[in-house]
Amino acid sequence: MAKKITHEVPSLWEMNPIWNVLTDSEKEYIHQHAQAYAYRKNEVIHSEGDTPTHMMMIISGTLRVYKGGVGNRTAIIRMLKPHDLFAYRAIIAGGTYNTSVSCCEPCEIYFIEREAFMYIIKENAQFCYLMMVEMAKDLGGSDTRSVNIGQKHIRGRLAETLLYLKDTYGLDDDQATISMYMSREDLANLSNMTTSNAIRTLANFAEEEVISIDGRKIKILDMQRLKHINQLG
Amino acid sequence: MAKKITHEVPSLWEMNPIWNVLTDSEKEYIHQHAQAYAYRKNEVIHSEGDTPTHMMMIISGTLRVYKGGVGNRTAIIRMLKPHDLFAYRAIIAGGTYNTSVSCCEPCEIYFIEREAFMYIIKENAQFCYLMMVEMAKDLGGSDTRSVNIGQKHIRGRLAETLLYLKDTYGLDDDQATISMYMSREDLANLSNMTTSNAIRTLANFAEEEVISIDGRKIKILDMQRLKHINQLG
DNA sequence: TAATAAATATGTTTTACAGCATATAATATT
DNA sequence: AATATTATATGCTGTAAAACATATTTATTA
Repeated sequence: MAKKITHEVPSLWEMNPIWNVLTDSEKEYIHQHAQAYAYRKNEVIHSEGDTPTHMMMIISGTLRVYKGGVGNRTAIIRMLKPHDLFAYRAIIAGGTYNTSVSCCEPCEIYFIEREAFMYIIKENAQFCYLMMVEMAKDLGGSDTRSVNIGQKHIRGRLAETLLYLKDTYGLDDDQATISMYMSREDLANLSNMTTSNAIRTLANFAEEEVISIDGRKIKILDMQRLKHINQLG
Repeated sequence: MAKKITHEVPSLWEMNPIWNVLTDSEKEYIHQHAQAYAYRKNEVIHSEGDTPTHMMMIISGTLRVYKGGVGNRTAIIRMLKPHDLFAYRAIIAGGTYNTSVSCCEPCEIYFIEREAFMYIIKENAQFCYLMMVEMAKDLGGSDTRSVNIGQKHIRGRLAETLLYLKDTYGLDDDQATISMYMSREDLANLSNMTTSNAIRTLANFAEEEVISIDGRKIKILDMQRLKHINQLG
């Protein structure tokens, strides 16, 4: 299981500016009700159906937000990166989580107690507003995603995933390699296809010199064409 | 184009309780910056890419929220019913609408000026919170939807649409007929399939006596089995 | 009420992709 | 280092669903 982190960790507001709209006493209050935990690779932070007890912020590491689908399939809904907030939607909407979250690599996570979070939301209008903006952006992304998944063909879906990863995690120093090295299985689950087809299609892209592959490192060679494939297969 | 409604219309707070958290002077303020319009069947209220100038509330009628997809396809994201709020996500998130909205039937719509809405959001923490709850619910639904669209087969997707329509619009007095009579094309666009397949699959359901069909009226005969199809095809 | 258009219905063909099998390469474990 | 395990790669087969074609019925409009 996750281990409490006892050593010093950066404060919430040093990592994500959203906390800066809190007053000093609110900051102190949140700090009193927050605790950092360390997770190992592939550990599950929370599962679909769990009752939310904390909202969370990533100190370090990358996470997948996913849903178990039909049969043994897993659909990755979105990916998270350091300093992202998560696990708050279910708290706001009421009810249980309808997604699961697990670690792609060793992660450190801040747990903020549900009640403390709710107290601040209701107390600080500016914070409430900023959280709403977060959610509005997520909602826009989710709507777009459902259309893409339903209508695009395999090549378009995979191209979109690569562009999404580039936008989310950025590029390495070479300005071409996507700064996120995922397994083919994760790429498949993020693109709504089988692992075989993710491997095959990735190989095709490499053959066409749209990308080049070095193990899990994917370098974008022809951004123009990748965007074209994203839009028209 | 839409016509201004000059006759008396129910006030916002008579139609949706969310407005009741406003103070009297806030209510007065919103009222001063709201105007009702009448739309004809199939008229478009706003399109993908438009800059939002108003948030809106439905006085009467039903609407489809959709996105133009690949080729000539249209994906209906969700359906709206009287007293629903819409067109606020893009205002909150910033940027343009990423969905379009059109009328399934003649509709009356309240337009609330963008700036007035933003003023109230920032002024009234309780209202801000309730709007956030709305969005949190939408987001949960959208995430679930994208998984279903990607993984369920045709029968499961259509069954889900029928259950969604039942939950959204309720049943007629017979406690069986879905109180929303949509075209096969709309049903198809809501279920991510071609019109032909919506017609065919609907006919299959009727043959299996899960539903019965009378033109656009769909009566649920075997709820148990419909839910079963929804989950396992 | 006829003429036209749109919606519904159903059959046939084609194809994208899942499902499965098997091979090889890369990691992890003993 | 040897073995087991997991990830990657690629070929083959079957099938769900799109694409297309063409009736037929129901709405619209003249």
